[in-house]
Amino acid sequence: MTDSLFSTRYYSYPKLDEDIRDKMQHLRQSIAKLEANLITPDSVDKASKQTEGHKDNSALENTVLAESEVDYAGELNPSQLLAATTIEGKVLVIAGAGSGKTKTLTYRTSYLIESGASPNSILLLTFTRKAANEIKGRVKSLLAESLADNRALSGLDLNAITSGTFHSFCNMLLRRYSGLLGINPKFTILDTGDSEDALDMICKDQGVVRKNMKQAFPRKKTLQKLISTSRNRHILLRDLIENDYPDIAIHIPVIEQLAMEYHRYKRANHLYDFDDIISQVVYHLKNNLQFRKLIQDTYRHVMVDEYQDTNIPQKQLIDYICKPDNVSLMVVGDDNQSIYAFRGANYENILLFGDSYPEAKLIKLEQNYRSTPAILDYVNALSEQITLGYQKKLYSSLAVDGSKPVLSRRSNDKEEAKYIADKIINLKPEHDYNDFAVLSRTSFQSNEIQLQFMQRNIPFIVVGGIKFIEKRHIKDILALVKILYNPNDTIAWHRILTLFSGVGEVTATKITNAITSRNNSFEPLLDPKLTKNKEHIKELYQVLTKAEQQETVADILQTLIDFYLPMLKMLEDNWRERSEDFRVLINLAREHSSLDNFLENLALDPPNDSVAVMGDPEKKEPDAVTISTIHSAKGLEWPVVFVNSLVDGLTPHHRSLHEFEELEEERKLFYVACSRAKTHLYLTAPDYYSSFAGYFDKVSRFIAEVPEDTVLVDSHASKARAEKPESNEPEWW
DNA sequence: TGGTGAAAAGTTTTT
DNA sequence: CTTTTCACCA
Repeated sequence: MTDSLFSTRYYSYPKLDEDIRDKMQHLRQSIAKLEANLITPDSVDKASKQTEGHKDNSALENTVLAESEVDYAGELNPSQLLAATTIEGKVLVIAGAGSGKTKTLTYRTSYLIESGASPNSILLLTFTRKAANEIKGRVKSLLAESLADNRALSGLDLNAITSGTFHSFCNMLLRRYSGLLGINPKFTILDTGDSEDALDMICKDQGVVRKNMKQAFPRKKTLQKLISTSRNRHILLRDLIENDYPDIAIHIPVIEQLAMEYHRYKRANHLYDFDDIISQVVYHLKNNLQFRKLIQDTYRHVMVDEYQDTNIPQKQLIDYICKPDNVSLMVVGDDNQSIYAFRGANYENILLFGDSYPEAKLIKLEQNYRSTPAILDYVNALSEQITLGYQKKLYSSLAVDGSKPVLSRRSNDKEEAKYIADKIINLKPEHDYNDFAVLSRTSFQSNEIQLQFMQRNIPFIVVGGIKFIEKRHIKDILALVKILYNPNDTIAWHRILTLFSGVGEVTATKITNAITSRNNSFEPLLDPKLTKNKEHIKELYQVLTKAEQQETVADILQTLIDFYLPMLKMLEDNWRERSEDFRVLINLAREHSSLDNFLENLALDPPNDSVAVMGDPEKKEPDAVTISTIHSAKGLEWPVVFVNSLVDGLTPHHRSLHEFEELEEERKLFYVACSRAKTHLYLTAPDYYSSFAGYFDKVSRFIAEVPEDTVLVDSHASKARAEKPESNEPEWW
């Protein structure tokens, strides 16, 4: 039994073909090159003692600014201090899980400013607005005293630091420099769904006829994904399709044509999908010398967070800005935590940093402030199974080892859920509910957990699920707003017009064509020939005209909602429940002064309102167990972490079993999950799991790969099968 | 245009 | 097995 649990001989591993081998070889060389440029607190010390002959203080401590109110050397560990005070050239910082990455970026920003960098020359790029705001906020409070006391610094406006997501930064550039770039600043943003709709429309426009095709033509979702992946990973559509979708290879010319049309369509109508926002800036940086120069002159100190998750256009953006030698660049990331390749992230970026910047330095943050040594041992053991990467080993300065991760096999997913619920109830006396998290490979895997928690009155919040702005009624209202803001937004027009009964694809197209050719006047809505005399469409005209005259964003929204509500009543029987969301929308609108602002923020920083709360709804931050996917847990930590569904086929996911790189990403995903835990880590696996996708009954290979003595196997697990009924209440209650 | 039924697809999702 | 998407027809 134990023998089979910790042996990998029962698993089949994907073969490494020639291409991958070559690629890995190349990556290894690049890694080795940069490893040679590793700088450590010690190496810096020695070097400076030889050349300058400092006496007692370490060289690092001497770099600390004399006048500063901030105690850099006191508050950072030596490696962090080295990273914070290395402000010239190009640097890659490998920041292991829980190594104080955000803190380091904060202190480096502060150090830059105290060293004389102007706030508006600093550019900080992240993937979430939350991270961007946190760093900026922490810099502000860190420098508050210095700003007040130090004459050289007084009067500096720290708000001038550009700190944001890739998308918000590029969006800002496109609007601010629209004149220089020759584009319309009043563009609207297509989210993924909008972009699918656009492609669908273009298919029809182009006369793509799906019937009578020998080989099925890809659906709109697939098309969108193909085009997006092709752009984000810089793989020609042809190659992408031949490799990953060989079945549709005969349609390659048509798909290429569609991609071209889609691009033209967006440019003509001032529409930008998420990929455009970045790629178009890259395009302008490449082709518009004046723009490039301006940007390079503006941003002299660039920092990038989560570099392992950047895609190719994002890398290009960084490279264009940082090309001049006098622009400093620090990218921070952890190659062990690249888990977004499926979204177009290119994990090679971080491994090839030494290739892009041969002079670059490497700094490693390996001291972990999160987990106990016992958990770190496990996490390090997992790390060793990851094939490619920079050498690293996390260590803790904690004296007590703590408890080893516990692995428990239960008969099925329901028993897993019971086990987890039992453990939480047992541990509750020493913990708040906030201290617990349950992480799963897919959101679906938490269903049983939620049921168990409900039965036992364990409060929980679920992270993820349907997003607020993806709900139908919210998208409808936003489409109305988009029409007002950018009447060229044909996608929004279509969405609204086809809501009317009797209006379909054909009529909608006629109307939008008429509107576009009449210079975006709403008049065609009144044309009886086009509208077949539908009263509702006339009302739409009136409501749009009325909304245009409203003063505030909230008033505009209210006008549109009043118009839409009767339609919603016809469309959805839970309209009452749904209309609650409009209050949220109005409240959001109140925080924005203009439509630009409102639409932009909603698209690029969607409210995380998808959270389902169980427990006390009055409290702002309820004390509740977090239930989350592993992906959404990245960057977070909890004292007690449960990871469930650890059978091969679920974790790793069965669809990733056959490709080396995909399996590798799954392995990193498990690494991310386990490295969230501070003091207790519980791993659970069902004896078997079966679904349409197959029958899975082996424990995850990621567990089997690791030395047996790093985990504790909960032995009375499998005996306690689901036999005794826990009460005599009927199950259907 | 909109209803019907057959046929695919079916993870993860910071924007 | 369940949900979404598409083609067909009245």
